[in-house]
Order: sequence, then structure tokens, then C-alpha cells
Amino acid sequence: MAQESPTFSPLYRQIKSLILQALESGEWRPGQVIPSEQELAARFSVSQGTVRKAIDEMAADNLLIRKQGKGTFVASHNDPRALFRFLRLVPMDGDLAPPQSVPMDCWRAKAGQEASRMLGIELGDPIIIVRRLLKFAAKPVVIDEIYLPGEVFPGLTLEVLQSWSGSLYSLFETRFGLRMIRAQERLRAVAADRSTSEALKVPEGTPLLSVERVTYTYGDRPVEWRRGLYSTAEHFYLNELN
Amino acid sequence: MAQESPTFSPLYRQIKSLILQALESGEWRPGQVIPSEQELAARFSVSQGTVRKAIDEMAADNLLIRKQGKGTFVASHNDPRALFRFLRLVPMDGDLAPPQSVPMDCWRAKAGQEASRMLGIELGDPIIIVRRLLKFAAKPVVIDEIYLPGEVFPGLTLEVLQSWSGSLYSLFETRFGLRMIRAQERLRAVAADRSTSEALKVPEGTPLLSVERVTYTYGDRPVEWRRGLYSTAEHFYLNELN
DNA sequence: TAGTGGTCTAGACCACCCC
DNA sequence: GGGTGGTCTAGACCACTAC
Repeated sequence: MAQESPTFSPLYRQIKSLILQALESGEWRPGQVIPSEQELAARFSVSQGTVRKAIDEMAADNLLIRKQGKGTFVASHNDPRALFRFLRLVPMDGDLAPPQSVPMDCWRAKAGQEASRMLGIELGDPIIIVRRLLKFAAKPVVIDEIYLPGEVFPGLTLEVLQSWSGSLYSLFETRFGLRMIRAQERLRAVAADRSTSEALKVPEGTPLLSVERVTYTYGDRPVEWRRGLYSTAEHFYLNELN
Repeated sequence: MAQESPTFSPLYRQIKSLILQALESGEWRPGQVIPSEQELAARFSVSQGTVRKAIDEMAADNLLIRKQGKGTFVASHNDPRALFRFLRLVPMDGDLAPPQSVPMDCWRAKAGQEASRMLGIELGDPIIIVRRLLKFAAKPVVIDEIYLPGEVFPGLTLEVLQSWSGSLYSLFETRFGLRMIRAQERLRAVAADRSTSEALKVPEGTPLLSVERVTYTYGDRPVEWRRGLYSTAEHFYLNELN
């Protein structure tokens, strides 16, 4: 008889969003354990099974990582397994060695039409632009141009980038407390222009894979827009379809 | 004290593989309902919760589709929602209308080096090669060359292809009882050769997206290898990274 | 009203990890 | 031995669909 709420949400989803809030607020940091399922069940006054289902979904979303016998951990880009989560480039023959990131340039600018739309900020807001090279086995394969909202990355300079040995997202997470959750990539084929061809050491006009990526943090907030040009002479972009 | 089995498999996974077997054997066909969770629980002598967990995983794998109040159904490529499961091409501005498939050629041949390796068959085994165009809004965007193991597709001819109005995989499923489960794509950028440029109506040398796909049916058995050349002037390949 | 999947609970036991 | 996540069960109730 009672009016059902038109936006009915099961208990475990409410628990999920409470845990999400705690993550967002930094109550538990990347790499750390979160409380056990029993503790969370007590804290939220629900059964362990309900907490379990919430955590199940978050583990499927790559937000948490379960380890039997040890506990549940906040996912981190410092984890070496996270390195290839957003990088789908694979050498055509052989081994999947981690690439070397070579920051080449880093400067400040004002957001133009496209950057403001992609990053969800106002026209003219401060942004940071990074140019960097990705090398596989000492050979240049990708040139990236990365656009970041200036307010989110205070104090980001070329020096900071160059002195960091891990991945870019690992730097963002450690230094700016910003965790990348998901991304969307748009791929096209383009011809190498002069400066790109020099950077990647390919003839001008060579077909390259253009990969535009928008990356989101908690709450589906876009915090990075980048365009990469991939030389696919000895590598390909691998995609699993399920 | 007892020796633990080194290949321990929980009950719900055993149930899962039993249900998988039933699917493979054709006991329930694509689009049909499978028995209710209660019935399956009785059949396998386990609790409903265990069956439920097995079905949960299979739904996540896109093998089954749950519909509250109605039942659980075998996933089918005849379902219009399945159309874009393997096709990641999206128009740059606007609407996602279903493309039109235009089969151009279909002939028999013997498997060469590459085809035999990709399809897991012997060198010289009979294969079928299909060439077809994909049109979006009446404009040619993709040219596909598709390699199929001959034994799996008896009686496949250009006529059969041309008289079928649905998707290719929907034809395979309906006519040959073959369900495509997952696929792996390798993307590169290449330059359009003469014949491709004519088919896609682009200048020779235009950068194109080369998409090589291997598609698998039950039991991870490869049953299709195709190479598509995508014109990315007005479309892009969209990929979600989670 | 009856049947389906979806949620929630409580409790028992198993597998794994660390002390 | 004691803690963690992982499995399995049984039962109650809710939400949705069909008739």
C-alpha cells in the first residue's frame, strides 16, 4: 500500500556510497587496508553479507582489492599491476616491459574552447600542459600532450615530473591525492606532422594512432585530457571485447 | 590434516560449468529462458544461493541475461542491444544509428600461414573469405575481410549473406548455431592502398585504423579472424577503460 | 495470485595469512 | 591460534511481471 520510492536503492548500494564517501574523504588512503567486513557491518548496522555485496561491486570497479586472509585494500596506482590498466599498447613480438616516461616540457596556459569542455572548467581557467615521450626498450613510441586543470595540480613543474620514477598517475595519487578511476579513449588514424615525426623518429606523413583520453576521478569528475600519438610500426593497441 | 586439492574449485563454479555445458550442448537456445533458480538448485542439489552466484558470473560474462519477474535468458546476438557489443565505432557528431552491412564477395580457399594460426586449424584446411563494406548513413566507413573455418560454416555463400538483414553474428548464431562469446582486437594505423581507397572513397595513402579481430565461441575456440580498415574522418573508435 | 529474480539476514564452515 | 576474506545454506521478505 505504501508509495514505493521511485528511486529505490537497495541497502548494499547505500553502504557502497558510504564507503565511497570514506574513500573520497581520504579516511583510508591508497594501498592501505580498510576495516574488516565485520567491523564495517557493525559500523553501518547491517549484516556482513550486505557489506560484502557492496565491497564486491567496488572490487569489480577496481576501487578496492580483496586479498584472502589479509584484508581489503584501497586500490593504488603505485601497484605495479595498475601500470597497464590504462595503457593498452603492446609490442608486436615479445615481452611486455614497462615503458620509460620522458617528460619534455611543462607549462601553464589558459583553457581554450576544447580544453575547457573536456575538463569541465571555465574558458580561461588556468591549465597545465605537459609534453612527454614514452619509450619502449629505449625507442620512442608515444608522444603525449596532457592537459590538466591548474587548480588541481599546484606546484606541478617539469622538475617534479622528471624527478619522479613511477607512472604519471602514481605521481598524481601520491603528490596530489588524486586517484584516477576510469577513462574514455577515442581512437583515430592520423598522419604524422613534422614535429611529431621528428620526436618519434618516423617519416613525415606516417600513419599514427591518435588516442584522446579523458580521465575521471571520484564522482565522475574529469581531471585529465590528453592526446597521444602512437607509432604502430612495432606495437599495437590491444583491446579485449567481452 | 587432509591434503587439500591443489585445484580447489568452489561449488558455484562447478555449477557454472554445468550450466555452461548445457548452453554449449544447445539444451537452451539463444533468446530462450532457462529454468528458474529454484529448479536449477533442485536439479543440481545445491541451494538457490549457490546457483545464483553461478548465474551472476555468467551474466557478468554476457552469457546470460537476468530479467526480474520474468526469468533468466540465454544471451543472443539477435538482441538489438548486442549489436554494438563488438563494434566500437561511433560517429563524431551525433547519433548512433545501426550501420548497414554490404557483403561484396565470398569465396573458398585454403588456410595459409596466418589464417591457420589465428583460427587454430591446420595449414591448407578449407576456409571461407568474406569481403564486405559497412556503411553508416549510406557512406562507406569500414571495409572488412573476414576469414572463417570452412567446416564450421557449411553452405555459407554470398547469397546467404546478402539475403540476411541482421548482423553477421546474428546470422552465424541463427543459421550455424555458433555463438560469439568474446573477441580480442589489435589496432594499428596504416595507409590506404589503392583498392581500399576506392572502396572507402578516400584518397590513396589516407591514414586508416586497422582493426584485427579474433573472435571466440564457447571453450575459447577461435572461429573468426577478420581485418577491418576503418575510415576515421567522421568516426572514432570508442573505448571505455575501467 | 502466483511465479520470477533481487535483497537481507544469521550462522556455520573453509581457505589463506601471519604470528 | 586467531584474524581475514570466501563459500554454502536456509529462510524471510521485496520488486517486478504476467495472467
